[in-house]
Amino acid sequence: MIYQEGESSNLFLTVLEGWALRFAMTRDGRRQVLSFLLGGDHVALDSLSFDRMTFSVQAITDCTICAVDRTTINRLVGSSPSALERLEGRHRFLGIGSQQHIISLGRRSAAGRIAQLFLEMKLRLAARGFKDESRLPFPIRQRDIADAYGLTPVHVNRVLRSFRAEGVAELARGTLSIIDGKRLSAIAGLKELDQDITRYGVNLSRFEYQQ
Amino acid sequence: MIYQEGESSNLFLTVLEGWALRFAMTRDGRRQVLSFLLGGDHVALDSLSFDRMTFSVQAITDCTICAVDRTTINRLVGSSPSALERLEGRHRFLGIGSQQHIISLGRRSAAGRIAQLFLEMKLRLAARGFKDESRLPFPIRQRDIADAYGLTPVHVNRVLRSFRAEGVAELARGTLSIIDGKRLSAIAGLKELDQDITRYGVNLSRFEYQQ
DNA sequence: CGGTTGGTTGATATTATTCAATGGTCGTGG
DNA sequence: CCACGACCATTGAATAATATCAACCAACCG
Repeated sequence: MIYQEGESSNLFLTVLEGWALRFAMTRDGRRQVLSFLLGGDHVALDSLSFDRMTFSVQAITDCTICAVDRTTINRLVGSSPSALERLEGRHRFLGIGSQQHIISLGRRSAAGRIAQLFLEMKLRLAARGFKDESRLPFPIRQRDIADAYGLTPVHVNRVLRSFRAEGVAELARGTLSIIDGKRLSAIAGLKELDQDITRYGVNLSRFEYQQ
Repeated sequence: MIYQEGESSNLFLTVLEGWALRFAMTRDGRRQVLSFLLGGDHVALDSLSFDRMTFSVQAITDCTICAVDRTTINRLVGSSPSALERLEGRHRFLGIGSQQHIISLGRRSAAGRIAQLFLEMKLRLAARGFKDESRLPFPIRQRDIADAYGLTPVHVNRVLRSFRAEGVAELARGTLSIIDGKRLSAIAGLKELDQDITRYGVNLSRFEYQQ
């Protein structure tokens, strides 16, 4: 557990290596995964101005986390207009991510949501150097996918089985193979524009990571 | 139609009066409502740094909109640290709004989603001076609710009918009556913390509006 | 080994959708 | 003033999507 909802902290966190997820709990104890975090992703921009978040963060695999005091970052942002510009860009990127998540939850079928997740991850992983679509690292459990997309682990399993049976994609023992990207894209029902924007956001993220 | 997805614009828009909604279209022509906008709400912070948004904005009732050139706002933010602070606060507020929306879509039943919408609107309207819970202005159509919460207009209608039959809330001819707020809250299944945060965000919004 | 965690499967129940039709309200033009 | 069309809201019956419950399996780890 990297951060607990409501906990006070002055640290600005960034995942350097490994996989993590951001989530919230409902009163009745169910979990809603808000986003998945990969190497280079900031845990939360909120922490630049606030010391308590409204969500928790948990590691999926072993992680190395970079923690910087938030005043240090704020000094940088306050003094450099280009840093402010980049910060705004980052906010926008996160906003687009939530927007895609809302569209998935609101208007896509279970299969469409999982297809969209695979395609998003393909892009994010490609930006991190994993180009081979038939062997992508994917340590996210079926339970996590279910909690991210408002489904049951059982139903996620059935969709994955159907992907396997139809020769669309295969997820097993922590590695994802995208077999028929075109079909996957059709199942997700993405507009071209969305694809571009996602890629743009990913590249932006990568850019800041390298600095 | 106030703004169309992809359109180029240098204006920073704020709703002064009336109701509007932010939405995206899927490739197959369905609509996902991303949020509802009331008087005092900014249409998008994105427009401070980018001239093309990834969503459209449409009026629900007649609206009066405040449009400011974005360079004007940016000069203000760049020159005043407190303005930057407020901008961050606003970003956070929007983020919490999306987060609640994701939780609704992912983990609440149809009745829970609509109950949550009613409670959220109760707070936002109270911050704007509408204190009488039995007579809240509510021009949002059943179709809009359906598109916001991933439901069918038909199903929204059935949930509303059940609310009416159970004496929980009544929505008719553009006015909402909250009859049993406690029951409504139980149906929504809100954590106390979430209530506080929503209220905080609303007050923040109101604060900036008055300036 | 044995325990734990995550994945798989089948039968059944619930929730929400789809399709199709009816009714109500409001503005508008004849 | 009436008739018409447009746009919502409402309702019923049939169907599809997803959840629930209850097992069982397989891999991994100490």
